[in-house]
Amino acid sequence: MAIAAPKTRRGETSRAVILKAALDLFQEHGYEATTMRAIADRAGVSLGSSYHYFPSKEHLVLEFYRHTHELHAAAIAPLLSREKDLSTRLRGTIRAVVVTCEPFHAVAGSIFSTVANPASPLNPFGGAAKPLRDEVVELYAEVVSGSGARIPKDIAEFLPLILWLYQMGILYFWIFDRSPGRLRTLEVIDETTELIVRLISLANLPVLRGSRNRILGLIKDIVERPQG
Amino acid sequence: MAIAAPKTRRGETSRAVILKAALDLFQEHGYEATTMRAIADRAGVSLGSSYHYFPSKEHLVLEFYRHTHELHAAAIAPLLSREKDLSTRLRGTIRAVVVTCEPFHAVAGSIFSTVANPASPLNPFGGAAKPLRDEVVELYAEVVSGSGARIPKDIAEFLPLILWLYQMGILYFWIFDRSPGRLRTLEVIDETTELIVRLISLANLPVLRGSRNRILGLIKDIVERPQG
DNA sequence: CGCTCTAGTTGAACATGTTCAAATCAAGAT
DNA sequence: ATCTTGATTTGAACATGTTCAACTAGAGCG
Repeated sequence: MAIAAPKTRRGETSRAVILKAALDLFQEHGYEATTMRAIADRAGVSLGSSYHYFPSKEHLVLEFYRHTHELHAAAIAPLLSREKDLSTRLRGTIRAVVVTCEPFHAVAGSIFSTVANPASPLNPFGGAAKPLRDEVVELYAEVVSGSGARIPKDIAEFLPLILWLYQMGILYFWIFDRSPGRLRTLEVIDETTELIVRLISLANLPVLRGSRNRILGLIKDIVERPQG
Repeated sequence: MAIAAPKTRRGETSRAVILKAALDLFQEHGYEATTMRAIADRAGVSLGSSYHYFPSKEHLVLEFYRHTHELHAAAIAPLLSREKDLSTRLRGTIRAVVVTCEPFHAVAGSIFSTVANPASPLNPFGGAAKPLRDEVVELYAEVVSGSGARIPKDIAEFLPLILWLYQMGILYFWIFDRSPGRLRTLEVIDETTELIVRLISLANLPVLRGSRNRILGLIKDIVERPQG
């Protein structure tokens, strides 16, 4: 069950070559159309060997995620170090998500369902994918904290998590988007990022204080109690 | 590919007996643990016969949904005809969802992922499941319209769809809920339904007018353009 | 060199969703 | 009664994710 970490030079190359074959094939033919046998073939190893390093096909997707996450993080690094305006940082970050994922658009659909499955190791709410999720949330923490915006402390505490969730929503929309150049998704991103920043500033209004506290209390409760 | 509607008495009973076997087995052992062969066995027909009436295992789940939807609609009928307070109607309706689904809690997890899959016929955003989704949205339209609340027209137009989405969110939370008697979910329902009603009333504030229009415009755009 | 031990490798075997061509059935027409 | 036709039924065959017991490679050691 547990992922077998390679313990020799030979093992390392085997694992690497299997992973590369899988990533290439996922991109070429999509997740479902890529068979474990095809992966093993292209990697030049036997079917059994793939299972020695990756407990399941889903675990290979997990590495796929990590791969795109690293591309994404690298892509927005310049923006994050240069730009101070929260709205611009957020827009640039989310735009970069869909741009980075664009080569995998055809794959994304079949993958999303696996992610949503509570029983899957890919489920971000508490499987093998949790560490990666935490990294992404951390990235959004940086988007917020590196900006000049003064965010109330109670909001700032959960904002990164909410933005991660928001990103998932955008990705789900993007999966369905058939518009040329995926323009609709970009429009929705522009509109929603501005909206989010606006709502954050509105949250300071006295009339909204009550609802704000209730929403934050709810989130706090959901996040901090285990198993739910 | 298309669902073969039975054309004889004999065919009708076959279809019915297959469906009943499937529903029972899903409930007893969950979705994944139930094999098509087991369904055919219990129904007393051959494997091929099941595929004559249901193009895939997923299509059997679709019927499962319809089944619970009908239970749910029946369960809340008295409430909807008696109660006029929107908050109470909404709370009762959503509570009834999780109560109705409670016997299937163990199954629900494995099913949810299928629903989220854009390629699945179960995907409510435009597969075979769309008609059923429309029925559920219609039910929420009744929850709103039958209440004494005066909802602005622009909000009322999309509120049922939003409430359907909200119900999906609650169900996803419920799937993870391991608390005794699923009490946490009920708490979250009480809190969120009140919050929703409160936010609707707040939407009339002049300061929120701009954001309200933008949000509604966004929803309108997303809903009304095809493919996305 | 030969032994041992662990990591790595293999491919046959299994389970299960799905397909399909052939067989069977039932009812109406002749 | 026999034939025809379309619906229904069947089970073998296929594809593919996964498991596992046997086998190989190679390093460390005497």
